[in-house]
Amino acid sequence: MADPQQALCAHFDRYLALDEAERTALKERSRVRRLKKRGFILQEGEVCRSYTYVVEGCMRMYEVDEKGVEHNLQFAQENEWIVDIGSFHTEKPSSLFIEALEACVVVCIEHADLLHLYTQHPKFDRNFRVIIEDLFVELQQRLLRRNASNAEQRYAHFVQHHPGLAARVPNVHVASYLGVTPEFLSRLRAKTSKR
Amino acid sequence: MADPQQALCAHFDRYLALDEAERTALKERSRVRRLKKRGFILQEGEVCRSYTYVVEGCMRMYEVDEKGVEHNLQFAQENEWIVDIGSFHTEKPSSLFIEALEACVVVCIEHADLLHLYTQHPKFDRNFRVIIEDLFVELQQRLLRRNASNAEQRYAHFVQHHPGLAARVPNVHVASYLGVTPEFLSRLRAKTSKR
DNA sequence: CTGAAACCTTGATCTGGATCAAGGTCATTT
DNA sequence: AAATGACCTTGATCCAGATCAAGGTTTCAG
Repeated sequence: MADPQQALCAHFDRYLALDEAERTALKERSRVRRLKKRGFILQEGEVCRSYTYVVEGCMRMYEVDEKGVEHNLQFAQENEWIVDIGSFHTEKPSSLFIEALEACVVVCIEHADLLHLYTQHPKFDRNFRVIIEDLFVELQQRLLRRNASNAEQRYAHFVQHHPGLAARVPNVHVASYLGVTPEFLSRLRAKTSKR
Repeated sequence: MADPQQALCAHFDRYLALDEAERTALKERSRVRRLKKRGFILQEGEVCRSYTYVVEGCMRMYEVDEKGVEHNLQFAQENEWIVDIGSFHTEKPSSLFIEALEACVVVCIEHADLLHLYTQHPKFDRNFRVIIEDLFVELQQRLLRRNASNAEQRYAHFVQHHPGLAARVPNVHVASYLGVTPEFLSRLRAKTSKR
């Protein structure tokens, strides 16, 4: 398998491409980790120490409410980021969990390292700005959909726009991501599959 | 009333403070606009041409679904930004409306001008990155709350965290922002006020 | 191989919030 | 000062989706 850090460089190249110095800095300031299925890189009460880039595998970020019910906020597959940005920047305890849904290979950048990259190589400011803007737009649309569409429409949208995830992730997690119970999602699936 | 562009400079100074050259550039590349109540700066089908910073007044951004129902995505009061980032960057038609809820004074930065600021003065990359990160965190928490809390809890949270808005904005709009009908919000208010 | 845990489904029932309908109070316009 | 439209409330009814309960299948650690 190719070099995970190389994959990360390639990811940035899709924005404003990195030069040699920036690549080197990025490799020095990041670290490859291998996670096994059901491994956590963040648990409630801990500070989220790193921006995590998924090179291989699939992860989820979720919150557990006072009744003990999990609420999936985000999935991350190959070439996607996962991090509790709030906790990362304030260095305060997170209320979220980040868990590997499969064995994963990820690249992590810790707080001090990212600050270093930002100040030494302003291109990272630029690239992360653009990356987060895109994520922001996506999130806005999810919130709009949550308010403007019913469960059936939201599920249909999910399957259409994330067929990979729909096939890869247990339906319990999809249900939680969409904001419905697993039972109700099961009924929706039964209904739509017989068409 | 003070210079609106000065207010915008002061806003940036709360992040990485601007130097003289950056202030000058910002003033050259932005434009003050006055809007009257119910004036639009964006309508469905148009491209969102500018990042808008509210100096005085209050605005909302919303979508209209196929049944004609409005869904408020965001409010912006004094010292807050409002923009359809997706449409702004892609320069494709927006599906959103941005409307003044009161007479407003705003400062606008158009696409070409913002690009200019980004490339000539990288500090804007940095500052907007941080601004959007903060907005992103807020939005994530709204989505989590939407899925994890009921209408009563969401309304209580809104009143507690945005007392200004709750007093300023008609309840119809608050209801839509929270994802409930105005009728139901009215009942919630009746219930909680008699405690 | 075996047992426990994770996952999916289906049925019966319940409920938070939507929908429909009507009337009442303000502001703003004419 | 009347009239229009925006806003809020309250009642009656309905329904999308939750909850509770049970059984069945797959997965995987020991």
